[in-house]
Amino acid sequence: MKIGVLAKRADCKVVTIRFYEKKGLLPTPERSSSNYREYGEKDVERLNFIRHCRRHGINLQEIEILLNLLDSPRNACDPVHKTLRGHIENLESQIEDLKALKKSLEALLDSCEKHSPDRCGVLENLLKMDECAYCGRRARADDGSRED
Amino acid sequence: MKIGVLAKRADCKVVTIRFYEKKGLLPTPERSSSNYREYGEKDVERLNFIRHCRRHGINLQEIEILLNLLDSPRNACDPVHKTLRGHIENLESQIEDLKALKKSLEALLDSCEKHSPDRCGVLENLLKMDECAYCGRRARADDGSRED
DNA sequence: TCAAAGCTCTATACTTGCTATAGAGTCTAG
DNA sequence: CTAGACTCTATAGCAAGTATAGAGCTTTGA
Repeated sequence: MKIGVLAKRADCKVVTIRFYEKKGLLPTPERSSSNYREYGEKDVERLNFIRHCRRHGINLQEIEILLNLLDSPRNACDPVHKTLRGHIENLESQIEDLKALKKSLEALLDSCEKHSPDRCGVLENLLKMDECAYCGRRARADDGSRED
Repeated sequence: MKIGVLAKRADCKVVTIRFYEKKGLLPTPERSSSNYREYGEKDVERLNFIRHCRRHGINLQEIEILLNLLDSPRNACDPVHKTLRGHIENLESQIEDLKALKKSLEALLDSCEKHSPDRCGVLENLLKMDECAYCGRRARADDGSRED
């Protein structure tokens, strides 16, 4: 099949396929007499794997590792599970952070309601970083060293 | 003050300051006789504003708009609040999405436990996109048109 | 049969929000 | 006086693609 068909079947853009090829995630395919890329079912599978991983927030570098595991004759569970568990932990902290962020933005909006109507308190408060619980949280989170 | 001092006071890298200047978010500063950038308290405030916004996930384009509002003599609440409310809504859907994603990854891990121990079921399942609730969710979310 | 529309090719540049590097000049402390 | 710290500009790089130009190939309908 040609690249456009593959793209449709894996719900992905044509340029993205070429991009993955250049990155080494997809093998360089056969070419037709007119120099068009020719793909088979294996490619659909592999591309679906990549897209599936991407949708789950796994980055290309890790996908490459997973693909290598997939390619190896006897694929071990351990490294795969470790990767996934790492992602889950990541997600947990991302969720917590977004919740805190949301809270902070809501507080920011609230703070304005208490202000005069024609002078936006939100802007005022955005000038004062030191009073922001969220920024404090972030500062504590990466606790410490700042250099240039 | 020189750029390094400003960087420390706004908890930001020197290169980032120059980057913001080039982007037009910070005014082009005075220069010393040796061509060093010279900053004042106003710049600390402005840079803190930018950093504060960035930490809250507001992008540079929107920060520019907010800065313009801040610069205008009588800053209106409406556009600022609208921007912020938009961000909060965004965050809500991001949080929901991450939660679903987490669930999906956990299910993926679980699915393997039920498999044989030396053949990783996670990889198998990553090949089969069509069975994935999370991918289905995403497909429904952007409901429809796919072109190239 | 032929032309237009649609697909494919390569190569390059752009996106966001920075970060890193090279190679130069300047400033400060011992 | 010199070593180290700071600053300057300009350019290139990161993720993960997206967009564009300009060319060639193929399919479809009149």
